[in-house]
Amino acid sequence: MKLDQATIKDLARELNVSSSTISRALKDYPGISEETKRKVKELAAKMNYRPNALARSLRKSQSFTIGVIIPEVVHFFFSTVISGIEEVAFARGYNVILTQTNEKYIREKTSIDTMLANQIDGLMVSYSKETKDFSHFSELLEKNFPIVFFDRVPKLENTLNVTVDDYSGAYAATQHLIQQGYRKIFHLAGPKYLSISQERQRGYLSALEDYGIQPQPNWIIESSKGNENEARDITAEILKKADPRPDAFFAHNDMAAVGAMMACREAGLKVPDQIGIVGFSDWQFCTMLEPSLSSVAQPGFQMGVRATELLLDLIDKKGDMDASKNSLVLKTELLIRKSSQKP
Amino acid sequence: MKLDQATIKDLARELNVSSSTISRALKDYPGISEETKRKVKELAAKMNYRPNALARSLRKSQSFTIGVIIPEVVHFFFSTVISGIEEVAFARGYNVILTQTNEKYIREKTSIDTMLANQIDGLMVSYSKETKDFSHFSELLEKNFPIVFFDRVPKLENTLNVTVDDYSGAYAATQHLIQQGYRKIFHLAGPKYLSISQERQRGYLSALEDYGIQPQPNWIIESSKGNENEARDITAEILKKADPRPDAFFAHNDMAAVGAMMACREAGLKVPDQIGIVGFSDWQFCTMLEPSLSSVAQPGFQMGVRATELLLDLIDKKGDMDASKNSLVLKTELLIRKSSQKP
DNA sequence: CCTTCACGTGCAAACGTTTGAATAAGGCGA
DNA sequence: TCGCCTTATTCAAACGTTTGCACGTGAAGG
Repeated sequence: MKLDQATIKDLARELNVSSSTISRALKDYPGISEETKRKVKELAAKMNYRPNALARSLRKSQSFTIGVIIPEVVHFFFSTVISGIEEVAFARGYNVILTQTNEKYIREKTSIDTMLANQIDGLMVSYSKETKDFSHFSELLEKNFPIVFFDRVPKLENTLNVTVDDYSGAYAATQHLIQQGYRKIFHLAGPKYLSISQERQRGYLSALEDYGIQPQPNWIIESSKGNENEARDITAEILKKADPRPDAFFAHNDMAAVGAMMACREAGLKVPDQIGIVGFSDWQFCTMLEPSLSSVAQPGFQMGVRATELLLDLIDKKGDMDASKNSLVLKTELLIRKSSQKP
Repeated sequence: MKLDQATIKDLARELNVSSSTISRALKDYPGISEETKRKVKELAAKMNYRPNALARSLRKSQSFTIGVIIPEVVHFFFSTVISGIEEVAFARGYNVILTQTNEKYIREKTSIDTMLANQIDGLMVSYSKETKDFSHFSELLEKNFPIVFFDRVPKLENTLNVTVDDYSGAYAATQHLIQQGYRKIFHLAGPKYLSISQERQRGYLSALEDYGIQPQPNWIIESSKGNENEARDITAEILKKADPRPDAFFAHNDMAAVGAMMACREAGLKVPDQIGIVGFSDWQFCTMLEPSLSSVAQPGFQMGVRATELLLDLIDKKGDMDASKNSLVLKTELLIRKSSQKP
């Protein structure tokens, strides 16, 4: 099972030169004759030489590896972000080591530890729902360790963040519902302590306010798991009890929107005629539903790309970057489909 | 940005002992006094010592890292598999380095190269649609390098594979359609050269044959991209031209099934009354559709788990395992929903 | 003929661990 | 008192690179 890879020493022995010469020849250092370079490269190819990245990293104390910490992989948005990360990392010669926290704080901490032990050059994080204490990040930040946060960003000073304009997206969604003539617009909110949930809720409230609609306290219900079953139950409950009844739902994510849609259908309510629904994230299935689901698209791939570019730049510069200047807020886009358009 | 981690040498200097003592004390080697061990561990904790995994790997020529090569991350099934992989790897102290090939052969090759350069201990692969030549794998296999293939497995001798029983799943799906009274069952097939596509098609044909149904050549149409738009176009075409007209579709994946469903709806055909549809993979959205989509569930998470267990066992044993004995075929399960049940 | 310089290469240390073998210090029996 | 065993520790090499510096050679310049 050992691969018995040829090493620089093997090449050196074969050609009767020193390891340094081999090393330099392979890297096209000046001061090595063309002749030697040619011979070395030929032999390297012939022996299928593959540099030992570990040794190189150890020597250079740079591993060309970045760590990515994500709540869960099986999630349309996050997997899209990963895809973007992977693209840029690959293109720039970096490896990606990935762990998912499954929304567990403890796992987030230990993952970071093993990643650091593996000498990652930088870290990209979207933290877990459980995480309330950010000291494991701030300790690193203090030492100027390169970290870029994406999507879910902590309330810490001077961090590099890549987020999506949740506020505007939510505002646009709510505004659209209002313009369609819906008035009693309920909000299926995300976990309170996540900044994204707060922003979405804020956008929702602003839109209502701007249009002179006074939301009742019971219009906002937390659907923290964000899956369709939870939302379905919650919605069913609302439809039974709430007075006045909602005539629209703005959900903090698409799964919740689908749950609401199901509950409405089961309650015999027509979407969009009697109830309007808008989700958030634009998961693949939005266009597959009947009626198709209006949703706020988040540029996940872009987020991965930009966040990685930011991180790699930060690593390359080996210096600080002005967080306030370099943090990014990506645009969201409301995609209006059938579920929110009154006939 | 350098983290300036304390090293064994730092601890040694501090305590006025040698590096070896520190190393052994930390690892609870016999032959180190309890007193010393205590002191070392205390200091290590105090100085926030974190062993340099790179150095360790270099020395031990084992990196506790495995490589995972996957066609694409943004894919329900594959992301589920990754999740399973990640769980097991994490639990057993292995890192996962991940790359997606985007179905490109060239990228598959270069990814393997950089992973090998990074001294991965083993490899898990689901190869790309483009890959026709498997020599990059067979070369490694010859040297007894640990590889486990999952889902898409190559036609090579003596490889460790974890697959899903595509044949039986397809058979069950087709049989179910027949039993529901559908007769002219078309098959939206996957890329010809993928073993999974072949198996699914084989199961489809077997079922037809067992029930004495003679498929016409035009009943099988390749929908190789496997996305809903392609399938929708293909299906629309079929509905217009095929004679006799299909009364059911068995699609090689759920996206294609959705495409078919859309095309049927647009052609004014009622599902399941006039047309039955069954997909494959049981993506999340199956239950969200109206009518809900019958599908063959594949245990993706299980696949990730079992494949990783197999690989890590193989690595630990540092020896061969009997591929024929250890390869796994996981059970599929037909989930019957509305799209295929005649009223 | 001696210095100077450029060129091509080699030496050796370093990165942070691990580990077989050597060493030192006690303790104990004869 | 000597030898021997045990116990705790150190030495030094190794893993495969990279890299500052030194070295040797031959040619050009004075």
